[in-house]
Amino acid sequence: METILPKFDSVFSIDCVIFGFDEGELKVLLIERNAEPFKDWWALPGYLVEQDESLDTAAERILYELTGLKGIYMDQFYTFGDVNRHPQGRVVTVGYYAMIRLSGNKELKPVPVTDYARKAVWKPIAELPNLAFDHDQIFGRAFGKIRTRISYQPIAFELLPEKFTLTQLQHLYEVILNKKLDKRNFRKKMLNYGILKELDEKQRGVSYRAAKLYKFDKRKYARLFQKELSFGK
Amino acid sequence: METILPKFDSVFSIDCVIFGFDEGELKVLLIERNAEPFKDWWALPGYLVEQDESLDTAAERILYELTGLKGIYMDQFYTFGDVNRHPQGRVVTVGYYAMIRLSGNKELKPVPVTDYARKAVWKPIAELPNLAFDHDQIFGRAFGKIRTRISYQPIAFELLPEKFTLTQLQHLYEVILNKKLDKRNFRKKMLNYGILKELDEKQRGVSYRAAKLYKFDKRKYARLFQKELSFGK
DNA sequence: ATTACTTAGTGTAAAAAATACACCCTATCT
DNA sequence: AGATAGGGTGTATTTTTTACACTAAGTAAT
Repeated sequence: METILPKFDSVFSIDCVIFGFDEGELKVLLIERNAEPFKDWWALPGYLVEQDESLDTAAERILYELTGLKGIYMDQFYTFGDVNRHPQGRVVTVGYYAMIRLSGNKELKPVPVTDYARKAVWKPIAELPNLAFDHDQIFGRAFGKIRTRISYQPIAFELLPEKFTLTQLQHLYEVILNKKLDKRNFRKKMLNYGILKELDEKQRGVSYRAAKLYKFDKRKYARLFQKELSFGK
Repeated sequence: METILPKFDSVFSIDCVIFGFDEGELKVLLIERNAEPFKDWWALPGYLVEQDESLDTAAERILYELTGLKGIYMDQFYTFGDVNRHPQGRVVTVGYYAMIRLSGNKELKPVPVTDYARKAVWKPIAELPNLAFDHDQIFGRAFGKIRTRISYQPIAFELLPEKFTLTQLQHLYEVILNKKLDKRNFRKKMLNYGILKELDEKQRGVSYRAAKLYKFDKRKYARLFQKELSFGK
């Protein structure tokens, strides 16, 4: 007996939620759609997966084509499969997210393989417009994910420039966690993690006392992942 | 301009990783396949999603049809989309998991809608056979998920009978975390969570001093979710 | 009834981590 | 020289985590 796979009109897609941090604001990368449905709406960068590419590969390709961002490693966070989430048929979409350094990546150059999107833009999450399809929901889940994750893994570095000050780092935490933190306790804890390398360099171009710059120590960071519930011994 | 969705021969499926705890062992629910490919192999309960059902609905239905377990709430944990994961074509599968009370659910009665599976069986994870497709990988990721999750959320109750002793609870933690825990510290911590209700009842049928039974207090539990990273103030 | 056996149940001291809290320092600008 | 703005620092208290070992209670066998 041999089972043959049915041929459904099913299709799957990827949607990417890319977070960036710039000018003290947390931003997300959106495209302006140039195709129906939802023509002219803002949407998360996303497109259909090809037959011969894995989800991870597709995510990287799609992000590149729509925004020009190259080689961005993304994590899958959830798959959205409501029957009517796409008005033209059944489309199950796999959500991916990444937090990236925005400096140097400010220039977005979509590869014009299609006229599917008009442009890609960084939008502050504080002023997020309504998004196409169920993208509000997808964004919300991704944001929840990074908020939870930053609470037990020091992952905020991914969003900062290579060299950053402790105050910048703290601001970022405050934006994501949406609350004020105590400066001394924050510094104590961060430095205690032992994943910051103090540099011999200072901030430049500020009109007040320049702060020390730090860099994030990848090797030590790798060891730190995941605290486990402990009951002693 | 109107985009029309292409008709690919793409298909998606659900695979379920259902954990149970019985006789001191952590078990997972498997089916014995009765169809090609991988006929006669053990596999996770899983099947194709219909055109007109959401992923969550499909998961519940498929689990029911293959194992007889009804109304099990499952969480989605990852979507597997390697190009060649299914020998007959492109099948992207969405992984769901649940931890359930095994008592009373011991009787598995697959609904014989297909001859796709021969039977469903609880297998101790210590003696897991090689599974069909990439189900080893799917299982592994689900197991990692519950292990991580139990480390910061007291979710182990879902696996225990309604009334349980602290020693049973500790054994379960030890099995999932794969390490010995200290009895006094474990009890102190668990009772401190304030989500256990001590009953006026004792264990029965044991040939030694009977332990007190506890019940898990749902209301208090709901408040406990997610600790946040704190920097004071 | 005594004894042997098995698991239940309990407390404390030490160390580590988290918290609350406020002032002086230093570079820049005028 | 003075004003401004953010940089940078310490300590005492509380809470949490950890290490560690014996007695109590019930059952079963004689």
